[in-house]
Amino acid sequence: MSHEIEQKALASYLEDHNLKHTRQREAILNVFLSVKGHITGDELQRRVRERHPGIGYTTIYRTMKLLCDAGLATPRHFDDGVTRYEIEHEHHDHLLCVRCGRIVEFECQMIEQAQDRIVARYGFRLLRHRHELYGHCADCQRHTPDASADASDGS
Amino acid sequence: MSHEIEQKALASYLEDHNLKHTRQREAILNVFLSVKGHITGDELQRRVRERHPGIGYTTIYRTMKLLCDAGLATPRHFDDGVTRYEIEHEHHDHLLCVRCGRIVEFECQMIEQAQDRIVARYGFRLLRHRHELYGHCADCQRHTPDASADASDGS
DNA sequence: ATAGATGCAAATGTTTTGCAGGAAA
DNA sequence: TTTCCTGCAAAACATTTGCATCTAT
Repeated sequence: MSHEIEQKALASYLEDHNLKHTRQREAILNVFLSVKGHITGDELQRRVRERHPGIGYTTIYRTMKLLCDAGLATPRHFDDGVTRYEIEHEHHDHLLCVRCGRIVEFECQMIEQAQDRIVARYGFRLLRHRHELYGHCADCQRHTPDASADASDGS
Repeated sequence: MSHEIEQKALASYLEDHNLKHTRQREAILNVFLSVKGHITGDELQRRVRERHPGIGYTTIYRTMKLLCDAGLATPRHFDDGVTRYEIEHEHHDHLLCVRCGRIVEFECQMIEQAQDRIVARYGFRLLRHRHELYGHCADCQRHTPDASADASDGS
């Protein structure tokens, strides 16, 4: 488990910033690290509450902001307007199934290069980008191969 | 002005769907069509009110949904959580300046092809995508070449 | 002891909905 | 005159903030 590394990273971040090590922060970090994919503030608080009732949204959100600042988490904003947090790791983009919610990460050097050319063409300096592909995953195509209308989010 | 075309498209859409042609809808469509780029519901209502006081957010939002359904407008969700509407036209993606808010449209066949390959690799069926590049435009680099920290909130 | 953290309630900002009155067909 | 629209107020949501209280250090 490389979770220990992250635990330590948080500890030193807290120390460096004169922040306190609390029961709540530890609980939230543990749940967050145990999640492999992406998790919303809402679901995070539900899971944290299983073992630590009483921890409210406020603390969840404040702590996640802390983890993001510490470089341990990255916030992601997909098409549904809910912030999801993922463990910070190498740059990548996402492929999302609009039926089951599955999220797959991908990375493509060719696209990155194409982006650089586009940015250069318009004289921009690129800071970040977001690239999301929305569709139906293989499983969902199998289960209901004939899609009628996906209510999710137009376009 | 090809606006006439759009006026007619709306008229026949309304007719086909048993919807009524009202003063408000006309006013909103006119302002919307007069905007070249992307506009938020908020700004749209401010502009509509200049000539038609009394029109509220409710009608703006309801009408924009109508225009989207009619295929005349497309809703866009960028990084700041505010819906922007643009006149529906050929597929394209966006390059956004996080300092001044400028929005440039781009289109890249090579990226589209790369996307298709990625989607195929994971067995997905692609429905739509969003690809946004955030950075500083040439003008903003010139005015304040040394960027310190740009809050993610680039309205 | 004291800076910093917590949790509740209330506020935020954007978009939507319930409802009663108003206008197009 | 019936059906569809409108505007207001209030609700919905996800997230944030004010504030009094509590707790690591």
